[in-house]
Amino acid sequence: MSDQIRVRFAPSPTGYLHVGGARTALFNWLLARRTGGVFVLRIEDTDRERSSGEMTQAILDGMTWLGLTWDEGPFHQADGLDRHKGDVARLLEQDAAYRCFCTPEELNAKREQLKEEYRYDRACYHIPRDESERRAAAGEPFAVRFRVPEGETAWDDEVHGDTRFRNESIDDFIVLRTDGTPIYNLAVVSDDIHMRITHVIRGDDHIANTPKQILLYQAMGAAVPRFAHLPMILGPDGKRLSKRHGATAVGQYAEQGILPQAMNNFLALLGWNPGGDVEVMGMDELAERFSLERVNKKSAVFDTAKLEWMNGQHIALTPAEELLPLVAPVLVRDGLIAEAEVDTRREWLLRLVEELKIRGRTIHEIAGHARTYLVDEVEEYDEASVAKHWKNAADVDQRLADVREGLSGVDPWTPEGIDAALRAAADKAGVGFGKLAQPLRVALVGQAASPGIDFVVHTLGREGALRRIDRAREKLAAMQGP
RNA sequence: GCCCCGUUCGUCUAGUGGCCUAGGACAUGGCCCUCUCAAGGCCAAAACACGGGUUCGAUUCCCGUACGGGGUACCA
Repeated sequence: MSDQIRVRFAPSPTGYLHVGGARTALFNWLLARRTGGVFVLRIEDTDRERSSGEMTQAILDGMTWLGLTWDEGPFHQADGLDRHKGDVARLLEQDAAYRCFCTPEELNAKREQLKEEYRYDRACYHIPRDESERRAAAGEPFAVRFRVPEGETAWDDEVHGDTRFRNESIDDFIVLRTDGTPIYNLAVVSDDIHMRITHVIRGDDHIANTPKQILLYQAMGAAVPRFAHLPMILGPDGKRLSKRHGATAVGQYAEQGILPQAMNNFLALLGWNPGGDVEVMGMDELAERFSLERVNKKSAVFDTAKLEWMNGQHIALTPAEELLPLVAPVLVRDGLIAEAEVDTRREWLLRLVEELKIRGRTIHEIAGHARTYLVDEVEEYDEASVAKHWKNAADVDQRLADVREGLSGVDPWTPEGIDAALRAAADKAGVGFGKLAQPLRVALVGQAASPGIDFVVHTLGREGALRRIDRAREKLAAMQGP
Protein backbone atom coordinates (compact mmCIF):
# COMPACT_ATOMS: atom_id res chain seq x y z
CA MET A 1 0.00 0.00 0.00
CA SER A 2 2.75 2.40 0.88
CA ASP A 3 4.42 1.94 -2.48
CA GLN A 4 1.22 2.52 -4.38
CA ILE A 5 1.69 4.99 -7.19
CA ARG A 6 -0.28 8.21 -6.85
CA VAL A 7 -0.50 10.53 -9.83
CA ARG A 8 -2.50 13.61 -10.56
CA PHE A 9 -3.75 15.71 -13.43
CA ALA A 10 -3.79 19.38 -12.50
CA PRO A 11 -5.30 21.59 -15.19
CA SER A 12 -5.93 25.25 -14.68
CA PRO A 13 -9.49 26.18 -15.64
CA THR A 14 -8.52 29.00 -17.95
CA GLY A 15 -9.78 27.24 -21.06
CA TYR A 16 -11.27 24.03 -22.39
CA LEU A 17 -9.56 20.69 -22.09
CA HIS A 18 -7.20 20.78 -25.06
CA VAL A 19 -5.49 17.84 -26.67
CA GLY A 20 -2.20 18.47 -24.88
CA GLY A 21 -3.90 18.44 -21.51
CA ALA A 22 -5.92 15.41 -22.50
CA ARG A 23 -2.76 13.55 -23.41
CA THR A 24 -1.18 14.45 -20.06
CA ALA A 25 -4.32 13.31 -18.26
CA LEU A 26 -4.35 10.11 -20.29
CA PHE A 27 -0.74 9.20 -19.45
CA ASN A 28 -1.39 9.80 -15.76
CA TRP A 29 -4.55 7.72 -15.92
CA LEU A 30 -2.78 4.97 -17.84
CA LEU A 31 0.03 4.72 -15.31
CA ALA A 32 -2.46 4.58 -12.45
CA ARG A 33 -4.42 1.86 -14.24
CA ARG A 34 -1.32 -0.06 -15.18
CA THR A 35 0.02 -0.16 -11.65
CA GLY A 36 -3.13 -0.24 -9.60
CA GLY A 37 -2.40 3.27 -8.46
CA VAL A 38 -4.53 6.30 -7.69
CA PHE A 39 -5.40 9.07 -10.15
CA VAL A 40 -6.14 12.40 -8.50
CA LEU A 41 -7.79 15.33 -10.22
CA ARG A 42 -6.90 18.78 -8.98
CA ILE A 43 -8.12 22.05 -10.44
CA GLU A 44 -5.43 24.70 -10.22
CA ASP A 45 -7.50 27.77 -9.75
CA THR A 46 -5.15 29.97 -7.77
CA ASP A 47 -5.27 32.50 -10.57
CA ARG A 48 -8.74 33.68 -9.71
CA GLU A 49 -8.98 36.22 -12.48
CA ARG A 50 -8.44 33.77 -15.29
CA SER A 51 -10.22 30.80 -13.77
CA SER A 52 -13.89 30.10 -14.09
CA GLY A 53 -16.36 27.53 -12.91
CA GLU A 54 -17.61 27.14 -16.42
CA MET A 55 -14.20 26.10 -17.65
CA THR A 56 -13.80 23.75 -14.72
CA GLN A 57 -16.99 22.03 -15.76
CA ALA A 58 -15.84 21.91 -19.38
CA ILE A 59 -12.64 20.17 -18.32
CA LEU A 60 -14.56 17.69 -16.21
CA ASP A 61 -16.88 17.02 -19.14
CA GLY A 62 -13.94 16.48 -21.46
CA MET A 63 -12.36 13.97 -19.13
CA THR A 64 -15.63 12.18 -18.62
CA TRP A 65 -16.11 11.94 -22.36
CA LEU A 66 -12.65 10.42 -22.72
CA GLY A 67 -13.41 8.01 -19.91
CA LEU A 68 -10.52 9.26 -17.80
CA THR A 69 -12.20 8.75 -14.49
CA TRP A 70 -10.47 10.04 -11.39
CA ASP A 71 -10.19 8.20 -8.10
CA GLU A 72 -9.92 11.27 -5.90
CA GLY A 73 -11.12 14.82 -6.36
CA PRO A 74 -11.76 17.06 -8.07
CA PHE A 75 -9.92 19.12 -5.50
CA HIS A 76 -9.57 22.84 -5.87
CA GLN A 77 -6.19 24.31 -5.30
CA ALA A 78 -7.74 27.52 -3.99
CA ASP A 79 -9.17 25.50 -1.09
CA GLY A 80 -5.67 24.89 0.17
CA LEU A 81 -4.94 28.54 0.74
CA ASP A 82 -4.46 28.24 4.50
CA ARG A 83 -2.10 25.32 4.08
CA HIS A 84 -0.15 27.19 1.43
CA LYS A 85 0.20 30.19 3.71
CA GLY A 86 1.23 27.94 6.58
CA ASP A 87 3.92 26.37 4.43
CA VAL A 88 5.26 29.79 3.51
CA ALA A 89 5.27 30.85 7.16
CA ARG A 90 7.29 27.75 7.97
CA LEU A 91 9.72 28.52 5.18
CA LEU A 92 10.11 32.01 6.61
CA GLU A 93 10.74 30.64 10.08
CA GLN A 94 13.40 28.29 8.79
CA ASP A 95 14.98 31.15 6.92
CA ALA A 96 14.49 29.21 3.70
CA ALA A 97 12.55 32.21 2.43
CA TYR A 98 12.57 35.92 3.11
CA ARG A 99 10.32 38.92 2.82
CA CYS A 100 10.87 41.10 -0.20
CA PHE A 101 9.78 44.70 0.15
CA CYS A 102 10.62 45.66 -3.40
CA THR A 103 7.53 46.96 -5.14
CA PRO A 104 6.48 45.68 -8.53
CA GLU A 105 7.20 49.14 -9.88
CA GLU A 106 10.79 49.06 -8.66
CA LEU A 107 11.25 45.61 -10.08
CA ASN A 108 9.80 46.59 -13.42
CA ALA A 109 12.06 49.60 -13.61
CA LYS A 110 15.11 47.38 -13.10
CA ARG A 111 13.79 44.89 -15.58
CA GLU A 112 13.34 47.53 -18.21
CA GLN A 113 16.81 48.83 -17.65
CA LEU A 114 18.55 45.48 -17.90
CA LYS A 115 16.20 43.90 -20.43
CA GLU A 116 17.09 40.24 -20.90
CA GLU A 117 20.03 40.50 -18.57
CA TYR A 118 17.69 41.06 -15.67
CA ARG A 119 17.98 38.91 -12.58
CA TYR A 120 16.59 39.75 -9.18
CA ASP A 121 19.36 41.63 -7.40
CA ARG A 122 18.52 40.08 -4.04
CA ALA A 123 18.09 43.56 -2.56
CA CYS A 124 16.05 42.15 0.31
CA TYR A 125 18.11 39.01 0.76
CA HIS A 126 20.21 40.46 3.55
CA ILE A 127 17.57 42.28 5.53
CA PRO A 128 17.96 41.00 9.10
CA ARG A 129 15.11 38.91 10.42
CA ASP A 130 14.11 41.32 13.17
CA GLU A 131 14.02 44.26 10.82
CA SER A 132 12.00 42.28 8.31
CA GLU A 133 9.49 41.32 10.98
CA ARG A 134 9.28 44.87 12.27
CA ARG A 135 8.52 46.28 8.84
CA ALA A 136 5.94 43.59 8.19
CA ALA A 137 4.31 44.26 11.54
CA ALA A 138 4.25 47.96 10.72
CA GLY A 139 2.10 47.12 7.75
CA GLU A 140 4.65 47.53 5.00
CA PRO A 141 3.57 45.39 2.03
CA PHE A 142 5.83 42.52 1.06
CA ALA A 143 6.05 39.40 -1.03
CA VAL A 144 7.92 36.29 0.04
CA ARG A 145 10.85 34.96 -1.94
CA PHE A 146 12.45 31.58 -1.77
CA ARG A 147 16.12 31.70 -0.84
CA VAL A 148 17.72 29.56 -3.53
CA PRO A 149 20.70 27.78 -1.99
CA GLU A 150 24.04 27.36 -3.71
CA GLY A 151 24.86 24.22 -5.57
CA GLU A 152 23.08 22.20 -8.16
CA THR A 153 19.67 20.63 -8.44
CA ALA A 154 19.27 17.40 -10.36
CA TRP A 155 16.76 14.66 -10.83
CA ASP A 156 16.44 11.48 -12.80
CA ASP A 157 13.60 12.24 -15.12
CA GLU A 158 11.54 9.22 -16.16
CA VAL A 159 11.68 10.27 -19.77
CA HIS A 160 14.66 12.61 -20.04
CA GLY A 161 17.00 10.82 -17.70
CA ASP A 162 19.51 12.81 -15.67
CA THR A 163 18.62 16.48 -15.79
CA ARG A 164 20.38 19.21 -13.84
CA PHE A 165 20.41 22.93 -13.25
CA ARG A 166 23.00 25.04 -11.52
CA ASN A 167 21.19 26.86 -8.75
CA GLU A 168 22.86 30.13 -9.66
CA SER A 169 20.76 30.10 -12.83
CA ILE A 170 17.62 30.18 -10.72
CA ASP A 171 16.33 33.48 -9.37
CA ASP A 172 15.05 33.82 -5.84
CA PHE A 173 11.52 33.30 -7.01
CA ILE A 174 8.45 34.63 -5.28
CA VAL A 175 6.32 32.08 -3.42
CA LEU A 176 3.76 34.40 -1.86
CA ARG A 177 2.30 37.49 -3.47
CA THR A 178 1.87 40.80 -1.69
CA ASP A 179 -1.83 40.00 -1.37
CA GLY A 180 -0.97 36.89 0.56
CA THR A 181 -1.84 34.36 -2.13
CA PRO A 182 0.63 31.66 -3.16
CA ILE A 183 2.36 31.45 -6.48
CA TYR A 184 2.03 28.38 -8.70
CA ASN A 185 5.25 26.60 -7.75
CA LEU A 186 4.54 26.83 -4.04
CA ALA A 187 0.93 25.75 -4.33
CA VAL A 188 1.81 22.81 -6.55
CA VAL A 189 4.47 21.49 -4.22
CA SER A 190 2.35 22.04 -1.14
CA ASP A 191 -0.55 20.20 -2.77
CA ASP A 192 1.52 17.38 -4.17
CA ILE A 193 3.02 16.76 -0.76
CA HIS A 194 -0.40 16.96 0.82
CA MET A 195 -1.87 14.53 -1.70
CA ARG A 196 1.12 12.22 -1.39
CA ILE A 197 1.80 12.32 -5.11
CA THR A 198 4.57 9.90 -6.05
CA HIS A 199 4.89 10.64 -9.78
CA VAL A 200 4.51 14.01 -11.39
CA ILE A 201 3.70 13.51 -15.07
CA ARG A 202 3.27 16.73 -17.02
CA GLY A 203 4.30 18.61 -20.16
CA ASP A 204 7.97 19.35 -20.66
CA ASP A 205 7.23 23.06 -20.60
CA HIS A 206 7.51 22.49 -16.85
CA ILE A 207 11.09 21.29 -16.92
CA ALA A 208 12.39 24.69 -15.87
CA ASN A 209 9.97 24.72 -12.95
CA THR A 210 11.18 21.38 -11.70
CA PRO A 211 14.40 22.47 -9.97
CA LYS A 212 12.47 25.21 -8.16
CA GLN A 213 9.94 22.69 -7.00
CA ILE A 214 12.58 20.20 -5.93
CA LEU A 215 14.22 22.92 -3.86
CA LEU A 216 10.86 23.58 -2.26
CA TYR A 217 10.34 19.90 -1.44
CA GLN A 218 13.76 19.81 0.17
CA ALA A 219 13.17 22.99 2.15
CA MET A 220 9.87 21.59 3.37
CA GLY A 221 11.55 18.37 4.36
CA ALA A 222 9.39 16.29 2.07
CA ALA A 223 10.28 13.38 -0.19
CA VAL A 224 10.82 14.44 -3.79
CA PRO A 225 8.53 12.57 -6.18
CA ARG A 226 9.54 11.07 -9.50
CA PHE A 227 9.15 13.38 -12.48
CA ALA A 228 8.22 12.51 -16.06
CA HIS A 229 8.16 15.29 -18.62
CA LEU A 230 6.09 14.62 -21.69
CA PRO A 231 6.94 16.12 -25.08
CA MET A 232 4.81 18.94 -26.44
CA ILE A 233 2.16 18.46 -29.10
CA LEU A 234 2.70 20.64 -32.15
CA GLY A 235 0.59 21.90 -35.04
CA PRO A 236 1.33 20.88 -38.66
CA ASP A 237 3.66 23.87 -38.97
CA GLY A 238 5.81 22.64 -36.13
CA LYS A 239 4.64 25.37 -33.80
CA ARG A 240 3.01 24.74 -30.49
CA LEU A 241 -0.58 23.63 -31.07
CA SER A 242 -3.01 26.51 -30.79
CA LYS A 243 -6.43 27.67 -31.91
CA ARG A 244 -5.20 28.82 -35.27
CA HIS A 245 -4.40 25.22 -36.13
CA GLY A 246 -8.08 24.39 -35.93
CA ALA A 247 -9.70 22.21 -33.33
CA THR A 248 -7.68 21.95 -30.13
CA ALA A 249 -10.39 21.31 -27.54
CA VAL A 250 -11.37 17.68 -27.12
CA GLY A 251 -15.01 18.74 -27.10
CA GLN A 252 -14.64 19.88 -30.69
CA TYR A 253 -13.53 16.40 -31.69
CA ALA A 254 -16.52 14.92 -29.95
CA GLU A 255 -18.70 17.22 -32.02
CA GLN A 256 -16.88 16.21 -35.16
CA GLY A 257 -17.83 12.60 -34.61
CA ILE A 258 -14.59 11.28 -33.18
CA LEU A 259 -14.94 8.36 -30.79
CA PRO A 260 -13.33 8.83 -27.37
CA GLN A 261 -11.52 5.51 -27.63
CA ALA A 262 -10.02 6.62 -30.96
CA MET A 263 -8.97 9.94 -29.46
CA ASN A 264 -7.30 8.17 -26.55
CA ASN A 265 -5.64 5.65 -28.83
CA PHE A 266 -4.32 8.38 -31.09
CA LEU A 267 -3.13 10.56 -28.22
CA ALA A 268 -1.44 7.63 -26.55
CA LEU A 269 0.64 7.06 -29.66
CA LEU A 270 1.73 10.68 -29.67
CA GLY A 271 4.91 10.44 -27.68
CA TRP A 272 4.58 6.85 -26.60
CA ASN A 273 4.74 3.58 -28.43
CA PRO A 274 3.73 0.18 -27.22
CA GLY A 275 6.59 -1.68 -28.87
CA GLY A 276 5.42 -3.95 -31.65
CA ASP A 277 3.43 -3.20 -34.75
CA VAL A 278 -0.08 -3.08 -33.37
CA GLU A 279 -1.43 0.44 -33.21
CA VAL A 280 -5.18 0.15 -32.89
CA MET A 281 -5.93 -0.56 -29.25
CA GLY A 282 -8.72 -0.15 -26.77
CA MET A 283 -8.32 1.44 -23.36
CA ASP A 284 -7.72 -1.87 -21.62
CA GLU A 285 -4.91 -2.84 -23.93
CA LEU A 286 -3.43 0.63 -23.68
CA ALA A 287 -3.42 0.43 -19.90
CA GLU A 288 -2.00 -3.05 -19.99
CA ARG A 289 0.94 -2.03 -22.14
CA PHE A 290 1.68 1.43 -20.87
CA SER A 291 5.04 2.30 -19.40
CA LEU A 292 6.87 5.54 -18.87
CA GLU A 293 10.02 3.94 -20.24
CA ARG A 294 8.66 3.99 -23.76
CA VAL A 295 7.73 7.65 -23.73
CA ASN A 296 9.58 9.79 -26.27
CA LYS A 297 11.47 12.99 -25.74
CA LYS A 298 10.68 14.54 -29.08
CA SER A 299 7.69 16.80 -29.56
CA ALA A 300 5.07 15.42 -31.94
CA VAL A 301 2.90 16.92 -34.65
CA PHE A 302 -0.82 16.37 -34.30
CA ASP A 303 -1.86 14.69 -37.56
CA THR A 304 -5.60 14.92 -38.13
CA ALA A 305 -5.47 12.49 -41.05
CA LYS A 306 -4.15 9.73 -38.84
CA LEU A 307 -6.65 10.55 -36.13
CA GLU A 308 -9.44 10.11 -38.64
CA TRP A 309 -8.02 6.89 -39.94
CA MET A 310 -7.81 5.60 -36.41
CA ASN A 311 -11.35 6.74 -35.75
CA GLY A 312 -12.47 4.77 -38.79
CA GLN A 313 -10.74 1.71 -37.39
CA HIS A 314 -12.48 2.09 -34.07
CA ILE A 315 -15.84 2.71 -35.68
CA ALA A 316 -15.44 -0.48 -37.69
CA LEU A 317 -14.66 -2.38 -34.49
CA THR A 318 -17.64 -0.98 -32.62
CA PRO A 319 -20.94 -2.88 -32.66
CA ALA A 320 -23.81 -1.12 -34.43
CA GLU A 321 -25.70 -1.15 -31.14
CA GLU A 322 -23.11 1.21 -29.69
CA LEU A 323 -22.83 3.32 -32.81
CA LEU A 324 -26.54 3.93 -33.28
CA PRO A 325 -26.92 6.10 -30.16
CA LEU A 326 -24.23 8.34 -31.61
CA VAL A 327 -25.49 8.40 -35.20
CA ALA A 328 -29.21 8.72 -34.44
CA PRO A 329 -29.02 12.15 -32.78
CA VAL A 330 -27.33 13.50 -35.90
CA LEU A 331 -30.11 12.07 -38.08
CA VAL A 332 -32.74 13.53 -35.80
CA ARG A 333 -30.98 16.86 -35.74
CA ASP A 334 -30.92 16.93 -39.53
CA GLY A 335 -34.62 16.16 -39.62
CA LEU A 336 -34.13 12.84 -41.39
CA ILE A 337 -35.96 10.81 -38.80
CA ALA A 338 -38.24 11.62 -35.92
CA GLU A 339 -37.08 11.02 -32.38
CA ALA A 340 -39.57 8.18 -31.98
CA GLU A 341 -38.34 6.38 -35.08
CA VAL A 342 -35.03 5.68 -33.39
CA ASP A 343 -36.93 3.03 -31.46
CA THR A 344 -39.61 1.99 -33.90
CA ARG A 345 -37.16 1.52 -36.75
CA ARG A 346 -34.31 0.30 -34.57
CA GLU A 347 -33.65 -2.97 -36.36
CA TRP A 348 -33.65 -1.30 -39.75
CA LEU A 349 -31.32 1.44 -38.49
CA LEU A 350 -28.97 -1.08 -36.95
CA ARG A 351 -28.64 -2.94 -40.24
CA LEU A 352 -27.92 0.34 -41.98
CA VAL A 353 -25.29 1.41 -39.48
CA GLU A 354 -23.69 -2.02 -39.58
CA GLU A 355 -23.36 -1.73 -43.35
CA LEU A 356 -22.13 1.84 -43.34
CA LYS A 357 -19.69 1.68 -40.46
CA ILE A 358 -16.70 0.58 -42.52
CA ARG A 359 -17.46 3.33 -44.99
CA GLY A 360 -17.01 6.36 -42.77
CA ARG A 361 -14.23 7.77 -40.66
CA THR A 362 -16.42 9.83 -38.39
CA ILE A 363 -19.90 9.51 -36.96
CA HIS A 364 -20.94 12.37 -39.19
CA GLU A 365 -19.75 10.63 -42.31
CA ILE A 366 -21.81 7.60 -41.35
CA ALA A 367 -24.83 9.82 -40.84
CA GLY A 368 -24.13 11.49 -44.16
CA HIS A 369 -24.07 8.16 -45.94
CA ALA A 370 -27.32 7.19 -44.26
CA ARG A 371 -29.11 10.21 -45.64
CA THR A 372 -30.13 8.82 -49.00
CA TYR A 373 -31.98 5.91 -47.36
CA LEU A 374 -34.03 8.25 -45.24
CA VAL A 375 -35.31 10.73 -47.79
CA ASP A 376 -38.19 10.00 -50.15
CA GLU A 377 -36.31 10.16 -53.37
CA VAL A 378 -32.91 10.78 -54.88
CA GLU A 379 -32.01 14.36 -54.08
CA GLU A 380 -29.40 14.84 -56.71
CA TYR A 381 -28.12 12.78 -59.61
CA ASP A 382 -24.36 13.04 -59.81
CA GLU A 383 -23.53 14.35 -63.26
CA ALA A 384 -20.42 12.30 -63.89
CA SER A 385 -22.18 9.12 -62.76
CA VAL A 386 -25.13 9.80 -65.02
CA ALA A 387 -22.86 10.52 -67.95
CA LYS A 388 -20.96 7.33 -67.43
CA HIS A 389 -23.68 4.83 -66.56
CA TRP A 390 -26.74 6.22 -68.30
CA LYS A 391 -24.98 6.81 -71.56
CA ASN A 392 -27.46 4.82 -73.64
CA ALA A 393 -30.72 6.02 -72.17
CA ALA A 394 -32.95 3.67 -74.12
CA ASP A 395 -31.03 0.58 -73.01
CA VAL A 396 -30.91 1.71 -69.44
CA ASP A 397 -34.60 2.40 -69.46
CA GLN A 398 -35.31 -1.08 -70.74
CA ARG A 399 -33.12 -2.68 -68.10
CA LEU A 400 -34.71 -0.65 -65.35
CA ALA A 401 -38.09 -1.76 -66.60
CA ASP A 402 -36.97 -5.38 -66.39
CA VAL A 403 -35.55 -4.83 -62.93
CA ARG A 404 -38.76 -3.20 -61.87
CA GLU A 405 -40.72 -6.19 -62.95
CA GLY A 406 -38.33 -8.63 -61.34
CA LEU A 407 -38.35 -6.73 -58.08
CA SER A 408 -42.12 -6.64 -58.01
CA GLY A 409 -42.16 -10.39 -57.79
CA VAL A 410 -39.53 -10.88 -55.09
CA ASP A 411 -41.02 -12.73 -52.18
CA PRO A 412 -39.94 -12.81 -49.46
CA TRP A 413 -38.18 -9.44 -49.59
CA THR A 414 -34.65 -10.53 -48.74
CA PRO A 415 -31.22 -9.54 -50.06
CA GLU A 416 -30.88 -13.06 -51.45
CA GLY A 417 -34.17 -12.88 -53.31
CA ILE A 418 -33.30 -9.46 -54.64
CA ASP A 419 -29.91 -10.64 -55.78
CA ALA A 420 -31.53 -13.51 -57.69
CA ALA A 421 -34.01 -11.18 -59.36
CA LEU A 422 -31.29 -8.76 -60.41
CA ARG A 423 -29.13 -11.52 -61.81
CA ALA A 424 -32.07 -12.81 -63.78
CA ALA A 425 -32.61 -9.33 -65.21
CA ALA A 426 -28.96 -9.12 -66.17
CA ASP A 427 -29.14 -12.48 -67.89
CA LYS A 428 -32.22 -11.44 -69.76
CA ALA A 429 -30.45 -8.30 -70.97
CA GLY A 430 -27.45 -10.38 -71.86
CA VAL A 431 -25.04 -8.21 -69.89
CA GLY A 432 -22.68 -8.73 -66.98
CA PHE A 433 -23.98 -7.99 -63.53
CA GLY A 434 -22.00 -4.77 -63.35
CA LYS A 435 -23.68 -3.36 -66.44
CA LEU A 436 -26.96 -3.76 -64.67
CA ALA A 437 -25.92 -2.84 -61.15
CA GLN A 438 -24.25 0.47 -61.99
CA PRO A 439 -27.12 2.11 -63.89
CA LEU A 440 -29.46 0.82 -61.23
CA ARG A 441 -27.26 2.22 -58.49
CA VAL A 442 -27.39 5.64 -60.11
CA ALA A 443 -31.17 5.31 -60.30
CA LEU A 444 -31.42 4.39 -56.63
CA VAL A 445 -28.90 6.64 -54.91
CA GLY A 446 -27.98 9.16 -57.60
CA GLN A 447 -24.32 8.22 -57.75
CA ALA A 448 -21.98 5.43 -58.69
CA ALA A 449 -20.82 4.55 -55.18
CA SER A 450 -22.78 2.81 -52.47
CA PRO A 451 -22.88 -0.40 -50.47
CA GLY A 452 -23.77 -3.61 -52.32
CA ILE A 453 -26.70 -3.19 -54.69
CA ASP A 454 -28.83 -5.91 -53.09
CA PHE A 455 -28.37 -4.24 -49.73
CA VAL A 456 -29.38 -0.89 -51.19
CA VAL A 457 -32.53 -2.29 -52.78
CA HIS A 458 -33.44 -4.22 -49.67
CA THR A 459 -32.91 -1.25 -47.41
CA LEU A 460 -34.92 1.08 -49.60
CA GLY A 461 -37.78 -1.36 -49.45
CA ARG A 462 -39.83 -2.54 -52.39
CA GLU A 463 -41.92 0.58 -52.49
CA GLY A 464 -38.99 2.94 -52.18
CA ALA A 465 -36.91 1.10 -54.74
CA LEU A 466 -39.72 0.97 -57.30
CA ARG A 467 -40.51 4.63 -56.79
CA ARG A 468 -36.93 5.60 -57.42
CA ILE A 469 -36.78 3.42 -60.49
CA ASP A 470 -39.89 5.16 -61.82
CA ARG A 471 -38.37 8.53 -61.15
CA ALA A 472 -35.19 7.54 -62.89
CA ARG A 473 -37.13 6.34 -65.92
CA GLU A 474 -38.93 9.67 -66.09
CA LYS A 475 -35.59 11.41 -66.06
CA LEU A 476 -34.30 9.01 -68.68
CA ALA A 477 -37.29 9.71 -70.88
CA ALA A 478 -36.65 13.42 -70.56
CA MET A 479 -33.04 12.86 -71.52
CA GLN A 480 -34.07 11.10 -74.71
CA GLY A 481 -36.04 14.11 -75.70
CA PRO A 482 -39.55 14.36 -77.10
C1' G B 1 21.01 37.60 -23.82
C1' C B 2 21.03 33.67 -20.21
C1' C B 3 19.29 28.66 -18.58
C1' C B 4 17.20 24.13 -20.16
C1' C B 5 15.28 20.47 -23.71
C1' G B 6 15.11 18.24 -28.42
C1' U B 7 16.70 16.63 -33.84
C1' U B 8 15.36 8.85 -38.08
C1' C B 9 10.73 8.89 -44.39
C1' G B 10 5.75 14.78 -45.45
C1' U B 11 3.59 12.97 -40.34
C1' C B 12 3.56 9.28 -35.91
C1' U B 13 7.46 6.04 -34.85
C1' A B 14 11.05 1.10 -34.40
C1' G B 15 16.09 1.11 -33.58
C1' U B 16 20.31 1.37 -27.20
C1' G B 17 27.87 -0.26 -31.63
C1' G B 18 27.92 -4.92 -36.06
C1' C B 19 21.15 -8.44 -37.04
C1' C B 20 20.28 -1.69 -41.05
C1' U B 21 20.61 -3.05 -48.49
C1' A B 22 17.38 1.59 -41.64
C1' G B 23 11.51 -1.81 -39.95
C1' G B 24 6.10 -0.55 -39.12
C1' A B 25 1.78 2.93 -39.40
C1' C B 26 -0.85 7.40 -41.62
C1' A B 27 -0.92 10.14 -46.03
C1' U B 28 0.53 9.52 -51.54
C1' G B 29 0.84 6.38 -56.23
C1' G B 30 -0.01 1.52 -58.53
C1' C B 31 -2.00 -3.46 -58.60
C1' C B 32 -5.42 -7.31 -56.70
C1' C B 33 -10.30 -8.47 -54.82
C1' U B 34 -15.05 -6.74 -56.84
C1' C B 35 -21.87 -4.86 -59.00
C1' U B 36 -19.50 0.46 -57.44
C1' C B 37 -17.62 2.62 -52.98
C1' A B 38 -15.41 1.44 -48.55
C1' A B 39 -12.77 -2.21 -45.98
C1' G B 40 -8.94 -5.77 -46.88
C1' G B 41 -4.39 -7.81 -49.40
C1' C B 42 0.16 -6.88 -52.28
C1' C B 43 3.79 -3.45 -54.24
C1' A B 44 6.24 1.42 -54.92
C1' A B 45 8.36 6.07 -53.64
C1' A B 46 10.07 8.34 -49.10
C1' A B 47 14.41 9.50 -43.51
C1' C B 48 19.42 8.65 -39.74
C1' A B 49 20.34 17.76 -39.64
C1' C B 50 25.73 19.00 -40.39
C1' G B 51 30.99 18.73 -38.87
C1' G B 52 34.55 16.60 -35.85
C1' G B 53 36.08 12.75 -32.65
C1' U B 54 35.98 7.54 -29.92
C1' U B 55 36.03 2.59 -32.20
C1' C B 56 38.06 -2.68 -36.30
C1' G B 57 33.00 -0.73 -37.01
C1' A B 58 28.58 4.38 -35.80
C1' U B 59 21.54 5.90 -36.72
C1' U B 60 23.25 4.23 -31.98
C1' C B 61 28.71 7.01 -27.52
C1' C B 62 31.34 12.15 -26.86
C1' C B 63 32.12 17.35 -28.49
C1' G B 64 30.81 21.42 -31.54
C1' U B 65 27.57 23.92 -35.22
C1' A B 66 22.85 24.65 -37.26
C1' C B 67 17.79 24.42 -36.69
C1' G B 68 13.35 23.85 -33.61
C1' G B 69 11.04 24.20 -28.81
C1' G B 70 10.46 25.58 -23.56
C1' G B 71 11.72 28.82 -19.54
C1' U B 72 13.60 33.34 -17.86
C1' A B 73 6.29 36.91 -14.20
C1' C B 74 3.88 39.10 -7.47
C1' C B 75 0.61 33.46 -15.04
C1' A B 76 -0.28 28.41 -14.61
